[in-house]
Amino acid sequence: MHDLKLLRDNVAALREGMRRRQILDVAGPLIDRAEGLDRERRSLLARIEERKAARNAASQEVARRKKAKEDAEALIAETRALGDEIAALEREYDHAMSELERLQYELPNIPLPDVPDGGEEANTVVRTWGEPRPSDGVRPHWEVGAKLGILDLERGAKISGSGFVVLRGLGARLTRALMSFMLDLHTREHGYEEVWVPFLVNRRSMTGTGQLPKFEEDAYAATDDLFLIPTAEVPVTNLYRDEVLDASALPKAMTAYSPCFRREAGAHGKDTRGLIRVHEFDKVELVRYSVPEESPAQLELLTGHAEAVLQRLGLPYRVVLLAAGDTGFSSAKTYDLEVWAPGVGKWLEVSSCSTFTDFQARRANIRYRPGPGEKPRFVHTLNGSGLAFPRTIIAVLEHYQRPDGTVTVPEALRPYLGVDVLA
RNA sequence: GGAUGGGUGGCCGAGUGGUUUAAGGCGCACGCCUGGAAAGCGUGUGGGGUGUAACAGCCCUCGCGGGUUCGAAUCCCGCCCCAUCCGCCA
Repeated sequence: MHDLKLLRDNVAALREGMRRRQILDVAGPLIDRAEGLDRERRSLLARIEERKAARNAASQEVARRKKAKEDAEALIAETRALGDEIAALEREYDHAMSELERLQYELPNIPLPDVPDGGEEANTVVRTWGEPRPSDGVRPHWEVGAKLGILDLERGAKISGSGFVVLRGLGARLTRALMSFMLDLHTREHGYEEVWVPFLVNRRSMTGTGQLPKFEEDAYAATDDLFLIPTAEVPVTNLYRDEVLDASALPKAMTAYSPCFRREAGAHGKDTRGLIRVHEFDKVELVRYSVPEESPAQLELLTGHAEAVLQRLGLPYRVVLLAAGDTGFSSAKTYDLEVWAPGVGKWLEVSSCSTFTDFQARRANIRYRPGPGEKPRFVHTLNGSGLAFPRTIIAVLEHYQRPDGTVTVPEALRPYLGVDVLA
């Protein structure tokens, strides 16, 4: 969500941001409409407030006259008329404001200057780590997983449907190991506070981080107006919603495990095999709050924390800076971490590290006070996976695969898993 | 799920229709005083919007949303949250 003042002070920047996202054809008319509505709204507001001031003065005069036992009937009638006028104007105002708010929630964040122009094809690999293993002779994870008896896709589909998986034996234990390993790394070495949050959240939270209102069809809705979280970003970022933090609390760093539920509406037929794209998966998430001045550096830091997980696991990956047209709705800049999966022969996104500048903070009303006596400002929010489990498991099963179909357990996971080999 | 009691400014707390369109206190900031400090005294001290070159001014804000009224923290309706008790339950 953008500050309405942007419409008055720098609408060109907003327009340019939408052009860079390649949606100016759709967003341009929305911006024009919003500009008009904002003007209309402010002019109505001026008239309303003028009349309210008059009514307040008149009411006081009524009080004075009553106290003095003077006649106030004529004045009361006048004030009543003023009240009717105010009510009529307020109806107009509410009408304009609600449409303006709807438009506000429709417009995505403005990409940072160092985000490349263009669509997906303009995404830029900024660095690569490790040696991608050649695909020759490497079986895809679903074959290895089935053979090892740790992955049961058929029964996942039976009990829940396509896109739901059952892990068993060492596969189930691998999930538990990944959770502990990642949380330990981030809390002990990267300074994050571990939090455990609800996996059902209300509408306000989903709106705060930007999933709603625009992407409601992507979420699983429960009864009582609750939603299954698509990522721990939602509950964790919303932790300090409607609060003002002390400057000394920043930067704030929190990490949480959670399952993630995604309908993947519109993604059917893409990457349907195995663990690549599923409706429910597990993940450890990293969330940071920062002062605006430091958020670019904080994004680099957070991305490094996510990368550290892959490095500890010895999994080759690359860091991709997303182009403006491929950057998510709420994000101003995103690095995708893509792990190499030789079995399926693809780079798979295991983490998406983003800075949202004040876009989410404004929606969720998360502020901080720069100093004593100073006005609160919006924080900048950032987050990234650290990491998503299924694709990490894919990479482990494929990268560490042996000719006989067994899998070497990465050094870092052995203390958590208790075995050296998946066999 | 049922019952009862609550939700007021950073905190405590007064306030059942109009000099309370938020008293008083604490805390905090600044000033006076002091060799320095404490105490004391004085002044100031929420958030949002609109507006301005910047001030000022004005509007909104007493959990949230409606309603009654010339006027609502105060009256009415609905909802949310908290506490306690009962029931149920992992």
